[in-house]
Amino acid sequence: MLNKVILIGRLTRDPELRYTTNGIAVAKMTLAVDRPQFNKEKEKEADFIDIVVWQKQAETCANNLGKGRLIAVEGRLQIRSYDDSQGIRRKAAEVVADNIRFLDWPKDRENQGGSSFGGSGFGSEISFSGDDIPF
Amino acid sequence: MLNKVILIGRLTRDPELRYTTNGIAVAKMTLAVDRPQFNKEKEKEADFIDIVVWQKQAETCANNLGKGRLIAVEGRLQIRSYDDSQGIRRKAAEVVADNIRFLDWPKDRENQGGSSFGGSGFGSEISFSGDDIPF
Amino acid sequence: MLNKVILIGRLTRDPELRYTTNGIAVAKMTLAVDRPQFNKEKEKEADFIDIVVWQKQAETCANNLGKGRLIAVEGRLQIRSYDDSQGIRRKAAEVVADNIRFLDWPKDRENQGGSSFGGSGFGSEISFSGDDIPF
Amino acid sequence: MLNKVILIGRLTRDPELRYTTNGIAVAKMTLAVDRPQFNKEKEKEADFIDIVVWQKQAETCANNLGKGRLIAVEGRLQIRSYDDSQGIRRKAAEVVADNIRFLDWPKDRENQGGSSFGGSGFGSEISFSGDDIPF
DNA sequence: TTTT
DNA sequence: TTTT
Repeated sequence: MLNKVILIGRLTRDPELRYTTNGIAVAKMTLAVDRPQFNKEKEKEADFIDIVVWQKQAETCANNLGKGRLIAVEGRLQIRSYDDSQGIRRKAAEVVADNIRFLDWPKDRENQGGSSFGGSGFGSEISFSGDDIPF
Repeated sequence: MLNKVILIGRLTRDPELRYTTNGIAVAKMTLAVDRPQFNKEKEKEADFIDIVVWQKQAETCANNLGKGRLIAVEGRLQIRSYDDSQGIRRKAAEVVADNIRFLDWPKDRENQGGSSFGGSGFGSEISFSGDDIPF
Repeated sequence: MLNKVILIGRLTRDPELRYTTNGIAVAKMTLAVDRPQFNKEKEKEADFIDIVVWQKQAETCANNLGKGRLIAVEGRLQIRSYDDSQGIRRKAAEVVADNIRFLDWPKDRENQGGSSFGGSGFGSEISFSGDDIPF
Repeated sequence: MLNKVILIGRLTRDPELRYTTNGIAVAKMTLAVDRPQFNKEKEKEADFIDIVVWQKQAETCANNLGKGRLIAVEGRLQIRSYDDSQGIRRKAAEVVADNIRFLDWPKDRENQGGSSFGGSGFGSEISFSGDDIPF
């Protein structure tokens, strides 16, 4: 009914791009999201969350993102059941991304004048100008 | 870059449906969202939040919702500036809804077997089956 | 850094209440969240998402919720690794709830005058009156 | 009942710190959140959203943030009515922040090894270790 | 293993 | 101006 996830974190590895048998692009990434820290003595903890992106966004991510990059992800939490290669039944949790925002620059473009962001125009949303609402 | 609003509340009035000069449907509603209450002596407070919905969803809301109905809204916060009829510059804040879920039944269908929800299939999202991810 | 999950769905079973060795209440529930449906021929699908609630909220849920109830959950997605009873390494995904809202009445209180909601005052949030902001 | 806002954007000005008559710190900021752009010819548009932060976070923001900084804000949308200095009734919309994350470095600390983030440990949340859930 |  |  409503299933909304919003994450900000860093990629633990480069995106992995594949294609379905129908030729649809799909990328998988893992995001490290630091947990809020309460006692500073404890070692830093993070949740490592699998992200799945489809179509054009998958290719944009594969082409522009890499390990260590800071991103924001908006999507939905999906739980899948499957049997692994040893025949053991497993559950997989992943966030299927609707929207990804790039929140920093790649390392080698570092000194370009302040941190910034990328990623816009993803998706195929329809929009309306709020300026001529007839009320 | 990211602008996400999620609300659950009750309509303070029936939706108001209009059409732009281009024939696009747009509905306006006001949602009462109770604030968390901390001291019980204080009178109950709420935020009255204007909601704007476009296209097919506007008509679905106008046809199915009324004052007092409980809904969930997902959208983005939009701030507009305009001059009112007296020429005074004003700012309007409204949530432009991407998705609306109906969380209860209309009053006259009340005894139908437990509260439920309505509203599905809104929007024109594209989806993929997570079952054949090629990883 | 940011890890936010918002869900609306129905409980697939009664909440399961336990206590840690330190006497802290913790409840586990499973939420069925219907996926948006695109082709109506396909059988209805849902994600079955494990929810964990702590402390007073755990007891409130155990005392007031049951199988089939409609709730809204706000929390964070947590990924844990553990070895199961056969020594197989597994990952568990669960949403640790900060806030739970009851969106319908229990079945046996059904005809009380319109669907409604419950659940308020959970948590120990601190609030301020926005009415005397000194600007 | 549920009122959740999540924003990522840049400050249009330095935070403005004040104190209530009771000595409670409160900071006001304005966030520019770019709207998704659909036709590239149109000039870039943004929503300028007022943010209110209380207590320790207010001081942390005032001490560490400035115009142009990229932040993530989590909070609730609050609508207030008031009379302005000319006696005109106005409505104000602002996001009351629960949590603020700093997503880039200040300009003068720019070349420190890649964009990063700050802001952690805000608020007075209570947490539990998910590692000894008694299930 | 699953809710309406 | 306001919902339960």
